[in-house]
Amino acid sequence: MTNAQPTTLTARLRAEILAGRLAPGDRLIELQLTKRFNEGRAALRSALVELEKEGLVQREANRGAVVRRISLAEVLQITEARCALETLVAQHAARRATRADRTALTKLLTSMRDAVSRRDYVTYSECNGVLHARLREISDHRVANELVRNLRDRATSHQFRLALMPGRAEESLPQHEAIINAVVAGDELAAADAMRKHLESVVEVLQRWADVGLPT
Amino acid sequence: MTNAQPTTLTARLRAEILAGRLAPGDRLIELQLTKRFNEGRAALRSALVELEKEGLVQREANRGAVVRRISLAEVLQITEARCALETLVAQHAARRATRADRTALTKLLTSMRDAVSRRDYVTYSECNGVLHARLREISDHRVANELVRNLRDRATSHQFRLALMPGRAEESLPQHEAIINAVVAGDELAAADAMRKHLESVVEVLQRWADVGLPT
DNA sequence: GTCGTCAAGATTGTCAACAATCGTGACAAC
DNA sequence: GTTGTCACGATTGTTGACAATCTTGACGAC
Repeated sequence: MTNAQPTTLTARLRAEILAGRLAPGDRLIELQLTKRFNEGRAALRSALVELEKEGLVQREANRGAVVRRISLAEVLQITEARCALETLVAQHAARRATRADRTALTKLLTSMRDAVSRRDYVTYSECNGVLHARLREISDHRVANELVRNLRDRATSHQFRLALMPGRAEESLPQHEAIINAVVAGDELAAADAMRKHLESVVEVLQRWADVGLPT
Repeated sequence: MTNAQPTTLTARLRAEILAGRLAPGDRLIELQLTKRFNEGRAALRSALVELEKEGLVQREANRGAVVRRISLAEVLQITEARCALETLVAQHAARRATRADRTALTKLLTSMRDAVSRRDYVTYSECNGVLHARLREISDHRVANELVRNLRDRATSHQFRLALMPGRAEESLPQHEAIINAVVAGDELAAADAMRKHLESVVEVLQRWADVGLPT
């Protein structure tokens, strides 16, 4: 909701996919996209290659590209990987947080508590996003951040549902509290543990869905 | 040492970089590579885009591509990320290992013990590679495996030194024992712990180098 | 009715030429 | 000596046309 228009073609195409305007399974025909974006075929080709590496697009030789369909099983793997990497991010954030970072985080925590007490789950979900983003910034771990960003993108199509699940906010709030407290305290191990537990609970939710046999 | 010639152009270019035949800092001029590989410029372009996403190549608009220079600091981050992901891999391997997998792993362990007792550190290092590869296979965790493969490639130029460091084999052997035992026992948490400890020790070695101020 | 063959259309893959851009060195002004 | 300007060479970026490939549907043989 706070996105200025991206600049590069790859970014624009990615945005279209993440926004669902290009849905999983849709064919990505170079000539069509050429018109849609007012760009040459070569540039488009490049963008498709990039997005294939990001896992958002699937290409087959001489058969063209489609927006990749991502199974729930894959979302589960993606979330597991994210869990592993964000744990690392949290650990580094705890190590590197400055005084200013700490106050900002505690402030964010009260915002989250307020939102939950008001049952305002939309802003709670937004704060959630801000928290994770903030931790990534603080951690200054470029390698992990890049990977997490990509994994996040890949799973977005299945992610939004979780935010507003009934009871989910009340369940995750204490987990977020634990993470923030640990980071503010500068306790690396505790931060890593808290983040791991938090994301493992997300994995569990997904796993339950997978077992029940929800959407493919 | 066991590589058949790769098929795709991207793979060939990657192989050249990993083998050091194209060294960090070398310029990758499209026309030159065109002749070297007998491929069109378009195909080459594609390959360069891919390798940029893999972090092996750096491209700047209108200025061309070079083989990326990777600092020790970045190798450290890469190894940390690998640690996080391989921990996940080990956990899954422990969950999924079949009877055949277990016997193969225990067999591999005795090979490693033998190699160390013979002070044959080259084959020990090879076994080490086989072990990690085998665990990836067993885990069947495509997302993590893909990421690990890429991280491994990125760090290769700095990795080889560690294998033959004096005393390193004797230090890592018990760690590998712990990993294999846990996987064979099917104990997920123990496997994860063992792998984490193992790779954290690698991180520590790198960190010591970084503090001492080794090559950039 | 089923299967194989073949032609047509759609789409990607490739190529060569041209345009745009950047770095470099020469040269002159001060 | 330093600095500014300019033209040139090297390299990437882009475009359009053509070749190669796959898909689809029709047609006919059995």
